[in-house]
Amino acid sequence: MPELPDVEVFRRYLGSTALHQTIDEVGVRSKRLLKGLSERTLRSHLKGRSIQQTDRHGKYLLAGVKANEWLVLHFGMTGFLKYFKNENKEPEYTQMLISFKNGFHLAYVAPRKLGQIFLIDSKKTLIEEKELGPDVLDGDFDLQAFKEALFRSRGMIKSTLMSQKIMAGIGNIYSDEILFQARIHPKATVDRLDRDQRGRLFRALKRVLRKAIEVQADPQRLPSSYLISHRDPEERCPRCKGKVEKIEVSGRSGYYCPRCQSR
DNA sequence: ACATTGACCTGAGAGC
DNA sequence: TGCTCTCAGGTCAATG
Repeated sequence: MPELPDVEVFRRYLGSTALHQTIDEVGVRSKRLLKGLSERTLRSHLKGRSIQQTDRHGKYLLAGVKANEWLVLHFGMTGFLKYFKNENKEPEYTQMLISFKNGFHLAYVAPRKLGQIFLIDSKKTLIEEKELGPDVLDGDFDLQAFKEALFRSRGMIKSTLMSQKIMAGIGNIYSDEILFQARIHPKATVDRLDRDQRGRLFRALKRVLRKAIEVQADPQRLPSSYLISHRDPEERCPRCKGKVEKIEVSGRSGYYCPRCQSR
């Protein structure tokens, strides 16, 4: 679930719910998710404060609690946020619970515990420490920047799109969609892509991610012309009606249309 | 230095 | 029904 569009939806959700609410208590269920800090440290840094602003870089969500102090949330494969009032409405698999003075709670939910929670002084530091590439929806990430990002990569295009060090935000699902719309084979070698293909890829990337955010990252609300709802070998390509194929690329499973995305 | 693979967790769904 | 097996959108460390 949580690729860039999902995390952006979480960010907006946070901004329309918990923003400016005074934090009363913080509880951590799974210490495994805390990176480089204890529950006690986290609590002492959050208690009495409030989330004053939100930000995002790639798949990382930032919640600013004071000058030079941000709570960073990463959602792994299964994480999400839930803001609720009634105590007995606490979601199953809640790993961290922030309770506010107004009686509401913010649950960080992650059934698979693959996420990360930590504190950082700035977005810049986060980018440096995680060695993240540019956020793909940042205004500065234009065609020129995209081409520069591709320049030092010689692997397969699907892996390159998913590399957070090369560019931040794209995961397995959306990489398939972007490649489908650009009509490029997932295993195509980056250094063999011509100028036209790179242009198509860049435009598809921006278009797909913006559209996904527009529909609240709900796959069911994406156009039926998208591959996303046809990710199954039993499904047919929405464009040519040919069979969708499943392949393995760098250990991840990918779906594509062999006819529309020839090598 | 780079690309790829396995490990990390645990639930859901498929197959028997 | 219940058991076992495989797979899952994430990153990270180890390997080639």
